[in-house]
Amino acid sequence: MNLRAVKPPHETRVRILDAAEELFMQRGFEGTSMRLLTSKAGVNLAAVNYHFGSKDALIEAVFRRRLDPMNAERVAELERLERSAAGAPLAPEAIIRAFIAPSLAMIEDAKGGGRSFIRLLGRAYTDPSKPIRALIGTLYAPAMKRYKAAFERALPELPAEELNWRMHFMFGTLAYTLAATDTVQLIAGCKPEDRYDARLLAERLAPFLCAGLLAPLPAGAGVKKAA
Amino acid sequence: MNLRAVKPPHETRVRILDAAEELFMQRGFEGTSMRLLTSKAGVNLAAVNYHFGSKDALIEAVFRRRLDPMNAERVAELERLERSAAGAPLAPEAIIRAFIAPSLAMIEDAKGGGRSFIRLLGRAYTDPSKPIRALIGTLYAPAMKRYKAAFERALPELPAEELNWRMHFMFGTLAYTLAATDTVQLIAGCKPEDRYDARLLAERLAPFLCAGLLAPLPAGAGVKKAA
DNA sequence: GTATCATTCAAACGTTCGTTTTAATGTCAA
DNA sequence: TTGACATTAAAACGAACGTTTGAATGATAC
Repeated sequence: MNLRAVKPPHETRVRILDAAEELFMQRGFEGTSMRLLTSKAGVNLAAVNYHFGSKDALIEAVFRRRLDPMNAERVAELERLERSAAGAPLAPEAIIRAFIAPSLAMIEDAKGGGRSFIRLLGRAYTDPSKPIRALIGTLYAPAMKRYKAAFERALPELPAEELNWRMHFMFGTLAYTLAATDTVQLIAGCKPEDRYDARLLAERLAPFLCAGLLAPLPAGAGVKKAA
Repeated sequence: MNLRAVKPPHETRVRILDAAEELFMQRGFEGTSMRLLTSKAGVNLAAVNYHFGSKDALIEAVFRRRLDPMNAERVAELERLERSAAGAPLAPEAIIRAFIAPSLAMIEDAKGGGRSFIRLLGRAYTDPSKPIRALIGTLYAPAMKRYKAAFERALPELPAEELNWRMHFMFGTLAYTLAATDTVQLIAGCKPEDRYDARLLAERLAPFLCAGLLAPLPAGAGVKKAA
């Protein structure tokens, strides 16, 4: 039988994923050597190639482990809202909050690696490596499709192209804000904001994003060419 | 005399900076080897260490070359606006447009390396390397101070802490939008947006950012605790 | 022409990289 | 106990890394 590995399920795998998550955040993918990684994880150097095949495959596993459940939760929450609404279009702010909630929940998981992962994820959209950007795109695609449809229903008068851009802006704001949690001080004097609160951050982000989404249409843009 | 280098002023330096700018964008800092870089620049392998001292110093030079003039232009434009206003506070949207204009102008410089630099810059705020983030912060600090003061004058009723966050959000949206110019298609179907126009992008960004900046205050946040 | 200096060049420095190999270890079925 | 199998371990692989060296090059000042 080959279902023997149920005893120590995949402890080595988990140790590697945890260490990789934190080190990738702190030092980037190329800045994290297999020797440092396996040393931090307390496993043998060859363990990564044995369990994952290669460093690149490990990177992909790190993203999949957290991002798949996170996006599943996003979709589930959206469906919950739509069921409650019973056919009526949702309020834009409700959609926005459903989308950002899982990110912020993961940030509050400071003890687990959630915080590290969120920052890592925020960087991934603009990573130099095209395969990594493509991976992120693939993992986000299903949830993005659902949310785009929800926004279209909530804002039928907004031109499709304009909605694309505004979702892009919103997505970017969220990604950057979560990735650059220590960059606020570049704007504020120099205080690193005493132990910032994810719930409070959501309360600040949601109105900002919602106002942007509902902003007046730009002058010359859009499908309909008005004087 | 040591002012001999005026003939071929610093052609090798410029060649290196241009190649570095493009390669750092395409492959990241650690993903760009000195051999590849000097090969693309058409100079000797030792030239980088001779002219800049080290790879890290080259990275800093790449940022300084473009970012210093860019931020100087931002400050100059803001001062121009303030002189025109003759003491009256500026319109928030005018401040926003003054800030984002140099970025978008540089994007339109597609033939020069401006486009590459902008994307590189958009990634730098969230770079894993703390020295790089610190460098960016230092280079931005003077302009950021001026713009923060301008926003405070334009929006005296907005709590200071709230302004910090909203500037952070706006800054993040701009940085991400410029860095992830190929990520829009993750949201839209799959069309890479036919040759996107910087001016049009500004027309879309400005209303979005302005609406976010002027959004209603969040419920529980802020200095003044209103029911 | 000769000395001076900045710059370029080819070659090598020692180190670290991701990965592979081969042997040891431990665990379960029979 | 024995054989099969998944996992771990130590050591080595060749390649690529950033940097340094010391000699050639070429232009300027005298």
